[in-house]
Amino acid sequence: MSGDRRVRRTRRMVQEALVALILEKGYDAVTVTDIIERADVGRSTFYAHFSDKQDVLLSNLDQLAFLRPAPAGGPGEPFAFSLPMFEHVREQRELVRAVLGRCGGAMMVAHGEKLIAAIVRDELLAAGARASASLDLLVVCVVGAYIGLLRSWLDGETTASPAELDAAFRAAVEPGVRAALARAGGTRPLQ
Amino acid sequence: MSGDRRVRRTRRMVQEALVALILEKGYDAVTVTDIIERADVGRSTFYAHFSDKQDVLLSNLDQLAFLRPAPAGGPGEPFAFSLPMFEHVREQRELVRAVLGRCGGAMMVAHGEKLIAAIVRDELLAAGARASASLDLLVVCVVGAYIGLLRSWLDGETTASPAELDAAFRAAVEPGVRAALARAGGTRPLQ
DNA sequence: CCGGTGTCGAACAACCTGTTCGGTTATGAA
DNA sequence: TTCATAACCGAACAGGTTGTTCGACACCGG
Repeated sequence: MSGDRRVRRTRRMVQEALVALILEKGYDAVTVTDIIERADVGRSTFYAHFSDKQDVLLSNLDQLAFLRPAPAGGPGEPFAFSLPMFEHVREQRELVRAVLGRCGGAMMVAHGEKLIAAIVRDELLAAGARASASLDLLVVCVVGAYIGLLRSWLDGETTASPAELDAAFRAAVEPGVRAALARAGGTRPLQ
Repeated sequence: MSGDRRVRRTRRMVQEALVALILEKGYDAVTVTDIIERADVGRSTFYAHFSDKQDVLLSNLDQLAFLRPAPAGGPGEPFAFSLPMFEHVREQRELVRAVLGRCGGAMMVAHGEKLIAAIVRDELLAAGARASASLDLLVVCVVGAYIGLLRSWLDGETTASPAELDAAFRAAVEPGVRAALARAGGTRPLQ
């Protein structure tokens, strides 16, 4: 394992403390002082490892590697990322909720939106859509629906299973996407 | 006109100052000190009128009455609120952008989401949908798409016109909604 | 004109941030 | 085991923000 044991311990303590505090009070309300008290870490030690609160959250981003570059497999399933992502989120529920939930930082949410938007856009292009302004608007709608579902779930507004969420997402979005592809794409029909 | 002229003046100055500052620096970065300097208002005066930053924004909410209770007119147009709302937003662009844009406060966005969600839900029920968990998920998707479009537009990521945005929204969402209504509602077909 | 009300601005305590620095402790290598 | 080193502690600090108080002053409406 790389590095000093103390370093790993300190970083882990701080990261876990922040996640726990966000879930308790919301991102904005958490102070650095809160974090170092909860993590039982010296003030100077905190700043030796992280530049600020947000940096701690960013350092956790590796574990959020549920953004795997799409399981390939050609243009098979329409929104192949959907179900696996819901399931990964369920596994790391705490962390994701702290980062993407309505109590999380707006910056992190924007980051997540961009990631999902890139995936959706690539999928639509692979499915035969042509790059255009109207495609971008479609992508915004699809991502908005997905993120909305995700946050609603993380915030406990629904108790649906990943499979049900996936189904709701597809039911809401697929018909519109198919129509758009049929209209502009033509060649390669989705699915 | 109700009240002292000084009061109206002070309140207006503060509200305008906050909007301007949010557009410059983003909601989080604006401090009360910033506001009173920009508004040229005494510190104690500020706290005599508002309890804090967020209170100022909430006081502006009246002007955001573009949430008119749907122009009635029976189950005519599917998402009747869409185009008028985009147009109202264009008129009050500055204020709405400060409140709902990605630089605005998360709390305000959540508030706006709830308003739109209520409208969408009522419309779907009026169109014959049955209240259920899956309807709520559909509402979340529709609202997510709409808010996504709205914020993307407010943040200057697209230069589309209200009519184009409305068209994109309908194109993305209507097919899925029609399918859902046909499946569960049955009786009163949309449109 | 005058009483009431709004405003000013300074000062305040309390809190948070990010940095510094000397002393202490644990770690990994020899 | 020994030991140099790297990490940690914690107090203290300057700078900034918040929300409140208070006396002096200015303005408004009757």
